[in-house]
Amino acid sequence: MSQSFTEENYLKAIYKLSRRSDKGVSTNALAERMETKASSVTDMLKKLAAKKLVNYEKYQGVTLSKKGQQIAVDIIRKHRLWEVFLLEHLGFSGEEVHQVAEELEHINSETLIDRLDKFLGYPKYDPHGGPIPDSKGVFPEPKRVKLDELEVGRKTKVMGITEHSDAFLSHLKKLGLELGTNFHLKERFDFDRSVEIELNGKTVQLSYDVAKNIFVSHNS
Amino acid sequence: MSQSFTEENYLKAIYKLSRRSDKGVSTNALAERMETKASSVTDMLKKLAAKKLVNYEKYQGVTLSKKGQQIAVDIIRKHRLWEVFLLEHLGFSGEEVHQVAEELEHINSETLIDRLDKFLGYPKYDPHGGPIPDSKGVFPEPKRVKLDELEVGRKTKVMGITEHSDAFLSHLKKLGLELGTNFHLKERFDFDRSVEIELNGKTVQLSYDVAKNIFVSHNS
DNA sequence: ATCTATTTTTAGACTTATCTAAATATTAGT
DNA sequence: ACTAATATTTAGATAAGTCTAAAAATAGAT
Repeated sequence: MSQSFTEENYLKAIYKLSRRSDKGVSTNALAERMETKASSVTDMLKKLAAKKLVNYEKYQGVTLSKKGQQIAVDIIRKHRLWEVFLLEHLGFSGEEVHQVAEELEHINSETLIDRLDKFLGYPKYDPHGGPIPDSKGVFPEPKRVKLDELEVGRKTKVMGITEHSDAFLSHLKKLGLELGTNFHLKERFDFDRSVEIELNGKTVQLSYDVAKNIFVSHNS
Repeated sequence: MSQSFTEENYLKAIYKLSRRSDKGVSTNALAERMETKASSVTDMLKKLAAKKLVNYEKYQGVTLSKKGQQIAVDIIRKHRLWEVFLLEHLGFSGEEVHQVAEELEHINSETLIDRLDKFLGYPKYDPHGGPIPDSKGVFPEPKRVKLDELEVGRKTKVMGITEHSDAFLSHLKKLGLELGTNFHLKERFDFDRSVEIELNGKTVQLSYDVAKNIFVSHNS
């Protein structure tokens, strides 16, 4: 069975919205995410339910079926692999990436995506730190952690960020932090959860708001 | 203005069918190419005409407008650039390439395609010898060479002739060779410099006197 | 427990791209 | 030039995805 782009986008949206609340996803939440009307969502949910891609009961919200989840995860795999390609090989940066990957993720060829995966060296994380599931839909063990959770004393490395505003990016740049930058976590101050790190011999302070948006490696 | 995938495919089909007959393209030819019905084609032609992408008059066939041609050429650019990527970087071969490129060609991002072009080293021809137009829609000058100098094994095309006698012209006609005819150079016989070519499934012998008077494409 | 506000669904309509079947125009053969 | 064959267009229907407006269900406040 095959899905339209629209159906795939609904499945992906349901997947993402399900992550942070193990209740079913509400029609309105989905409508907002999809930038459409609640009535349109209801129509689509009926269609997806008929295809057994979601579990849907009137007024009760929706969850993904096994099949629906597989499809959603596969789209995420494609999206993230394309992001790696765009960022690491085509020199994309910032916002453009996401927009283009949104289109590329719907290209429908197992061969293509497996070869792309190989070309990229079987990456386990995208440049924003998002884990990339393998061709069977299995996510890698996360051996990354947000900087606000790392133990004091560790030597570590920037693996990704979870905030992509220009303001944040330029702030990081000024601090000397970018993807792959190695540094040492010296101290954490409990009263505001800010941290002190050392990179390239310089000591730098990072607020909690900065630290919580930085993924760092947690090697063993 | 923006086009749907379907509209883009129609424009591309009209472009391709226009290449081989400078009359307008017939509804039926288009229907066959698009694997659809003539009535559907008529509907679409009206739509494209309303958008000023084609010149269409009832029963008179269709041609591309300037705008329509730009779009068609841009799709061909994208298609061929993706083919280069798939073949040279992802290790694709043969038929799969075309199918996947058919999907990729509709991805809609100037930035993406310009960066891909750069990544690939601004190729002028795809791996099948198809010329790749630049970002302004300009095709590269086709390099020409006399058939007696072409390397054995090449797929090529008649680009011109240097002898214009009736005798020569009618000889070519009988052999099935005319301007634009595609063929494959199978073998060259050293003792008389004659060549063996294959066109439309037929194997044909050409003497050196014939071969030296035919310009063929040499898409390096 | 009831009434109100919110959420969700239904009903009916629109658009895009398609189809079949019937009508009309063009072309070719004599 | 006329008819037969072919090509093309029209008319009316269908399916996907969307919308607005109205009805129905659920949740919240007292």
